[in-house]
Amino acid sequence: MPNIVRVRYAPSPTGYPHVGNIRTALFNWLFARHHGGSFIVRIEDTDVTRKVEGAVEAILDGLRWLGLDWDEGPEVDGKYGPYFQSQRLERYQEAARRLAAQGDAYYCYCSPQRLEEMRAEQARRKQPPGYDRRCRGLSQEERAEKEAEGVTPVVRFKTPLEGQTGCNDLIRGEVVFENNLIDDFVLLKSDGYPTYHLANAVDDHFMEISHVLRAEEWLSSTPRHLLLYRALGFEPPQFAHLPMLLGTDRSKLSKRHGAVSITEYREQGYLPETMVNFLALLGWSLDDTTELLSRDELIKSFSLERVSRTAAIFNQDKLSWMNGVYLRRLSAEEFTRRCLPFLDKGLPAEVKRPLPVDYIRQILPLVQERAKTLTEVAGLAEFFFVQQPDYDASLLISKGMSRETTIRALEAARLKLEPLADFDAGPLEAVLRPLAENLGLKTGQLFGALRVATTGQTAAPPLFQTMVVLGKERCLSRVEAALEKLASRAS
RNA sequence: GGCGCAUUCGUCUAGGGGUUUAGGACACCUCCCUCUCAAGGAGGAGAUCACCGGUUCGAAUCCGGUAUGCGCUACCA
Repeated sequence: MPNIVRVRYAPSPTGYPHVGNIRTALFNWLFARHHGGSFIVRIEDTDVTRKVEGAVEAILDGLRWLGLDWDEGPEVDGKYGPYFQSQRLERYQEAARRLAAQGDAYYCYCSPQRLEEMRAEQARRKQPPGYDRRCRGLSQEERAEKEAEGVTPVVRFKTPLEGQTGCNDLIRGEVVFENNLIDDFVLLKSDGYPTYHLANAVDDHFMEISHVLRAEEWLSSTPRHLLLYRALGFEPPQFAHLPMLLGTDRSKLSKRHGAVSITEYREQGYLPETMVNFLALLGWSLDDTTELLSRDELIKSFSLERVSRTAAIFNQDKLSWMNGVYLRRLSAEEFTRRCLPFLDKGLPAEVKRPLPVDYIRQILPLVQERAKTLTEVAGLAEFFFVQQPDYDASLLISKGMSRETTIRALEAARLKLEPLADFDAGPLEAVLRPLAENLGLKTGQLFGALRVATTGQTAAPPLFQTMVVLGKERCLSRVEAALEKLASRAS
């Protein structure tokens, strides 16, 4: 590797940060950090018509959330700025002018309508589409004529008619393209903005980018870029085309596949450390067994040699599993801190705010190992907060029991609980376990009835600990309520 | 249509000529633990390494072809 590694993440603010896109950012960031180089963010806002309000902020928020800090770019600047292409127009225009002057580019006056007709005709004749180079050989007089008509031209690259252009991709090896298959692509649009091709070559050169790591969809246009570098007299960077991320049906990841924006994953309660780890494993691996890697381990072991060439499908199930792992690894304090905003948002409105933090600190350890996302926590813990959980009385009657035996069991339990001075897990178990035997019930039957009575659910955290957190008063009143439900129920 | 890239369990992947009866992870199934649910532990099932040829003593691994998938083929990135 060259001594100085400078890589860039160059998103276009035409939408929200897609996970595939973010994965590209991650790989660039890991590559930079691994080599002690610079990670640069450059906003490619050259398409005025597709610009989406707030997209830049969303992209930067996504990066910040994942901890992908940039050395140069929006908000931090740097000596190669500005980092918004819309603020660098003169450079592209100058390059286009130069190319035209030296005969590597030309002005094209074809109207969008003509181009459209041309393409339709090509399609009809089953000809490969592409600009027919009508303006390539325009004389000075013909140009003057068009200018006089008031037509604003675009600048097109004068692609060599023969020869080949090869790219030595760091991931895919040597890839060769025939120049005659590349049409005279547009460099500068009529609105004065550059196309991706021109802006990229110019910026990557002036920003001294050493490696371009981008998605595979760019592989086909790499020869254009190489040709441009050569015409401009620039030394091209090294290229590495990353495998794409696909949806479950193997098509390009889109809204149809559920969450695609990194923002949605944050809102759904996935941890940034999970996303970093998971995304790193989509197209890269350390070895045959390692699945869980910290940010530092990723930086330490990341290498292009271990990036795969095959497109990967985003596997939601595995993401959930991994998030569960990271959730369980959090300290109780940290877990609480991360849950708070989700509880505030997810708990019913009837629960008064601000939420009782000390009480929450007692609850969350019981929920921590049961949650796969932070959003689920509110649902798992809701019964701790409401006045009285709502449930169907039939849930109280567990397998092998009747309404009568259940009533008897709950009444017996209440009698045991009422005098209990030390309402703690040990004493509770010491009293309730023998009770089951006395009643001729299996522990599961008695505990099951009590669980539903106190939590309103058949599946919940361990009973005694739950009862302790709930407190004696509330447990007794809930058992009372359960008894009432059973009494009023016609069986 | 043309060009390019890719093709190992359902998914993410290891493996890059003999170490492979192709390893791990998620999901799935069984059992254990157990007051339920999780978590954890132990097992299981799951891949003729896309297909066809070739090279080789030997190929998932190298080469060619075919098929399939994806990408590009815009005054979008």
